[in-house]
Amino acid sequence: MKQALHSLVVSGLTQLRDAGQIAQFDPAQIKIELPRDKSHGDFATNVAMMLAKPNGMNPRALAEQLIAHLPSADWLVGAEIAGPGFINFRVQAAAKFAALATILEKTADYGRINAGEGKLVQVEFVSANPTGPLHVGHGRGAAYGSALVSLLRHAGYQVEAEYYVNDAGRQMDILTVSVWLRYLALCGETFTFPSNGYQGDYIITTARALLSEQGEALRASAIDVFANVSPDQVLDASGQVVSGDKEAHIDDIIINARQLLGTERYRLILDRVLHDILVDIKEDLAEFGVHYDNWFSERSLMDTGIVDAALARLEAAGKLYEKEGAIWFRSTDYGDAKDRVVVRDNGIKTYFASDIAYHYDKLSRGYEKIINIWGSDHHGYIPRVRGSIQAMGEDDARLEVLLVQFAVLYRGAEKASMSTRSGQFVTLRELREEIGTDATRFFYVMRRCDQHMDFDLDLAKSKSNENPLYYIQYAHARCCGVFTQAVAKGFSAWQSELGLSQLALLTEESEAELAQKLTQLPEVIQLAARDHEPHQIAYYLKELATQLHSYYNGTPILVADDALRNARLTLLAATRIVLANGLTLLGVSAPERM
RNA sequence: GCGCCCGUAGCUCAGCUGGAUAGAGUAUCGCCCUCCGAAGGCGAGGGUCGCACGUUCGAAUCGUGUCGGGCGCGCCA
Repeated sequence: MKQALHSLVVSGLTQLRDAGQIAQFDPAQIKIELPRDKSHGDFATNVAMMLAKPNGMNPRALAEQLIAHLPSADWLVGAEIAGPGFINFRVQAAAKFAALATILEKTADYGRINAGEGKLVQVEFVSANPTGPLHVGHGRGAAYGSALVSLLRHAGYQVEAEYYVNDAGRQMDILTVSVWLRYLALCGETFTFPSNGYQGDYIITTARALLSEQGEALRASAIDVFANVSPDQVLDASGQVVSGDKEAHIDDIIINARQLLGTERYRLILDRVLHDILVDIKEDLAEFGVHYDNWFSERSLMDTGIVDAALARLEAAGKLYEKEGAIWFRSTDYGDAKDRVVVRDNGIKTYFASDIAYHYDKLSRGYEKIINIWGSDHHGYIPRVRGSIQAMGEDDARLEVLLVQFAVLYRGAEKASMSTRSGQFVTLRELREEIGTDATRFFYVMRRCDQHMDFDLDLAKSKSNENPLYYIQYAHARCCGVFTQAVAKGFSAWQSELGLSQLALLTEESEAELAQKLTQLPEVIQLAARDHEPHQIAYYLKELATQLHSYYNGTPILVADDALRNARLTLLAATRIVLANGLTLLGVSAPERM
């Protein structure tokens, strides 16, 4: 409908242009919008005001000319000038119901569009370090990322969802040592657990598994483990460091662990804990309705030499140099605040080196666009990554980085801690189990991702009617309920053909509005996909649910008249489809009963 | 100090890339179940869009400054 109007306006303007009344114009700039005020008609455009100035014309006069040259269409009932130069359009009532047949026919596919034209896009999201279970902070990225993936798929893109597994580096060593120390404690060794070790129960679980599988084959004496280890930090009551250094402390333990265990046994522990955590993360995400096409290992980048290849490209471009024993990337050439180390003075490559290689690899895989969804705390990281892409001779416009702001958690009025190290964080699993997957996903995706967000756990947990999700799901359940009610009341089951043939009986204003709202889904999906904003879907569903509830409350559906009853049921059937499609898109269920 | 994000109703948030009288939920206050699900509907009150300039026919939206909040500025990942 909107597109039809758009082409009418374009052809009207084209005539004016050919008659020499106005200059050339860009059809893409012409917008047909929905007036806020119903008295302004069904659609409106502001082209007359847009084009008035460049053509030296009065907006209202231009509008008048345009209306005079508008091709006629049987569904267009009127076009009037209003205000400073808006043109308001009125559309025939029957035209508003035209989409119902399409909706019923396409069902789950209604809303799918081809804006993406099958272009290959990759979305990387969550990618939390495999050092422990996902916490609620990751939940937002997971909900947002997977909603974006399905949104883009509905919009006609071919999308691959990827999780980058940081299974290399010092954190893996700390993880390994943490497990080993717990294992040693289970063997009967006595010592103080390092303050910088991972303290969660999952560490002990893996340690216990190792003990039962390996017996004491991995045992060493605490005296050897802590030999020549620099002292751990000591804190005073206010949390200030009195003495010691927790980083140096654990690094020394790592050195001893490698020596005492040897490469093979050390690797055995590392692989074991990594495996356990990844299994947990995958299961957690799957239960959250989040699915990936690829799990990409950082370690594999090193093993296959991609890191070296990427660094060689930077070297060839003359963007690497040596200073103070380390090798630096000249990222300041690309707007970064300072140059960055890629190889430390101890010869170990930094995380950034892996990441350069990772992006290099992703770009070489042929995606039209790669989208990274990062926590907002990583924003300072963007310039150096873009810089590395440019330095390697690639187009950094192919990379898009979307930042997800943190959700600040509250329990009532109190902030909830999210620290992974403290062992007191709220896990995503805990959140899901308490408030359910549907509510969790909907709450996260309801807000723009670049917006700070307050997540009140108590509120989300309470199954009160304050939860907007229930409002939408209830609308869907209501739509479903009427059909079983119809039969229970002794009416014949819904006949879609009869209903579709009798849509002219739907003369209520709320019926026309509801039908028109249904036709907006494809457009909402297109805009939401273009802007990467799933929350637009949530808002649309909310509005649709409002209209449904209002209609349902004020108009009896199950009337005795077969024709009218079936027409109304047809409208509800279409509404049910649209609600279900929207909810599915967000990863939320559409229950038939609640 | 520098950089990024953000200040819209008591609270939580939208505002379709500059348009008509700034919206929704919640909270508060009135109504509506002999009727298809009241997890619902109808109505009322509530705003100097942080503040100040500027850009133009027109600004919550764009620019500059300023105040306030969040985050980032490692040879960590």
